[in-house]
Amino acid sequence: MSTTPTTDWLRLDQQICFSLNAASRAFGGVYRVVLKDLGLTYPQYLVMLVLWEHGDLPVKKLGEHLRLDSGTLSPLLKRLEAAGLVRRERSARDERSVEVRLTEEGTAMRERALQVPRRIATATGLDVDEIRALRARLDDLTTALDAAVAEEMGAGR
Amino acid sequence: MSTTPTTDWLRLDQQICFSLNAASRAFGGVYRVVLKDLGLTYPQYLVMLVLWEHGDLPVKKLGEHLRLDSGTLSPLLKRLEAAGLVRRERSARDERSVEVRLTEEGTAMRERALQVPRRIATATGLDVDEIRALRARLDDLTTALDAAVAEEMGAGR
DNA sequence: CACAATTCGATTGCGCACAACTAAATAGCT
DNA sequence: AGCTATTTAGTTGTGCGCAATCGAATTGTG
Repeated sequence: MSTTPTTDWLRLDQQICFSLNAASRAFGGVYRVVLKDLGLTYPQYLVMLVLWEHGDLPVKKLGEHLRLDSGTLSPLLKRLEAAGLVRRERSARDERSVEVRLTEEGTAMRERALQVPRRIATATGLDVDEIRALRARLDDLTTALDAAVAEEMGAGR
Repeated sequence: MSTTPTTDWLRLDQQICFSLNAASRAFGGVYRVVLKDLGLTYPQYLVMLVLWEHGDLPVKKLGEHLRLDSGTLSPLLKRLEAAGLVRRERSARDERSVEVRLTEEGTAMRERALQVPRRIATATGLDVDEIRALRARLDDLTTALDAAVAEEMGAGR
């Protein structure tokens, strides 16, 4: 099927990474439109989802749920605080920790956010089972990629 | 299967977008390790791939291949130029256009880049057919998402 | 108790992505 | 020719993602 294997490899490579990247950015575009009413960006929306589901959390726990570190979360949370959706309070029993708490306004926003998932799901053009299947594949891929990075780190190269 | 449909929707929604986002960032981590030897970031690597495949191109064409605009490409290309991999020259017959040309060094880098795709493919833990299938799903998803954004823009939600 | 190691968050710096705008050149129309 | 609209890069500003570093607090150990 190929007379120039090196070129084929380069092109195949591009297609995997590029497709994923493109899909991710296309999703970003949809969320940008859908979340405009709420005044949230997509990562901010993810933070709100976690808080709505799990209640108040320290920054560390929030980061574990979202796979994000403080370098990303600190400024993001300040913007959410400036928007009046969240308060940040140092924990009393561990002064290193900062508790992120929903304000009344932040809690109230959940009602308005309930319409978001349907609109996103519609935009994907996929049904529930297809979404589930795709999600499973992507999670497996993420696991494999993370493991590969961990190996490279440990084994040098 | 669910007694609280709204909550289920929120969680399903989170899982789709989040899984995609996580996979994209996990890919970034792998590329960061693999491209370290070449001194390229992942988007810079994509630009080099396009140039290796299509030869010299104006910024506009480059952006069409990569779905990126000048706001992203201009500084990126300046960094590639500073690294000596690329030259930017205003077109003689259309002064608005800037041709991006590979330098000898940039052309030579292709040889070293040939090892990258194999290492990435290995990291995914997928075989060629699985990669192809996943790519097709992601491309379909991107198409659907782009169409949805276009509709929202046109129909005003 | 004293000291070292760890944890947690914030900050800084760099690069990407995108929107909005500017400037320059070209194309098209009258 | 003259005027307008379009095309093409570039610039600015905002926000995310990540690495590296710092300071403060806590924990572990002798």
